[in-house]
Amino acid sequence: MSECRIAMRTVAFVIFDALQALDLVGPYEVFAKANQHAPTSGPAPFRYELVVLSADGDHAQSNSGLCFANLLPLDRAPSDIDTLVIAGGSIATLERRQEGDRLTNWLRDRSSQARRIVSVCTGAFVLGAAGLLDGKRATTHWAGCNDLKMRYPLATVVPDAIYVADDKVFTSAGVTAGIDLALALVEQDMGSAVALAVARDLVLYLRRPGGQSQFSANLSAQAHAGERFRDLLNWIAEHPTADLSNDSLSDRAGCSTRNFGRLFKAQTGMTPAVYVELVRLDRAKMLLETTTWPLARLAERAGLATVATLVRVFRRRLGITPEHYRARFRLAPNLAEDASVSASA
DNA sequence: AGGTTGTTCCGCCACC
DNA sequence: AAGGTGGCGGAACAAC
Repeated sequence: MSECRIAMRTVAFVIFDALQALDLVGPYEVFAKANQHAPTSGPAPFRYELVVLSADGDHAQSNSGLCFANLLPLDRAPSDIDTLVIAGGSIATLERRQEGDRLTNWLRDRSSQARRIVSVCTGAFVLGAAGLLDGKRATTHWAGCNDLKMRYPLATVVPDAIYVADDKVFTSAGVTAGIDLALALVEQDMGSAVALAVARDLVLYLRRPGGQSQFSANLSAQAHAGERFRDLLNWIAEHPTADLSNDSLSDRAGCSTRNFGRLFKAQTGMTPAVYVELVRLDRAKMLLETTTWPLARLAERAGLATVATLVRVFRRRLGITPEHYRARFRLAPNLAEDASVSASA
């Protein structure tokens, strides 16, 4: 009965001939699966409405031969797109055709209406062509980073990130990184518990081991942060065991404690303590996934000091205990062996 | 478990 | 005048 009143958020995928099929299917499955786990009550329950668009709406064939049919043509795209996802593929093929121009023109027109613009893999080149990366930080497939930088010099290319958020533009690295990004967006929209359930169903890791750019706390905070706080946010994410009290951080930021709290909230949408806690939670998750450390050491290395604090934070934010989380998400032992070496560095 | 202690956050006001 | 900034104090909460 109540289901018919639940709000919808449109996620529109844009594809083209010679697309990379996984760039579409991976994120698509993540959003679809999120619908199954979405809360039915709460502050503002909603579901994702998924549509797939192409220039003429006929069909599109992937660069590996898979064919996608019954697509929606661009001129019949819904007017209220929440999240616009541009899949990657063979950009050279796209640009040889008229399809490329139609797509970039459409993007230029419609992008301002969407809440989020997302690219997967070489989809970043399509955003670049539409001018959407100008002045933004962005990433793409590792093999394309130099090319992207040369063709769109106004963009700041981040070569070693799994995904990058800058205001409303989210770009991800090669192929399956799009799945990680989609999962992070679901986490942002529907919370950790839903993301956790989706990851479990799809047998994904909620957070990839290695690399600082993976942190979801960082993702949601940096999305709206100005230049002034970006370095500080990254520094915090890389130093969860440091003294991250308001006093210490305001020193580092070069302003008073009072003003620091005010500016931080204005820039990131959360208070300093909340951000610090999320960063430490992320680190703890990663350590649970990749090590067999006893919880006491793990808590300490995550900046949470004691097991009691670790457990409290997990219960509060995820609704499960650290051991429970580890049982679900720990990497296979032989993988964990390698990962724990880099994690302790 | 429950009290003590410390920290955070924010409204208020004053200063530049 | 007005907007950014800093200090104070109390309520709320976390840590122990």
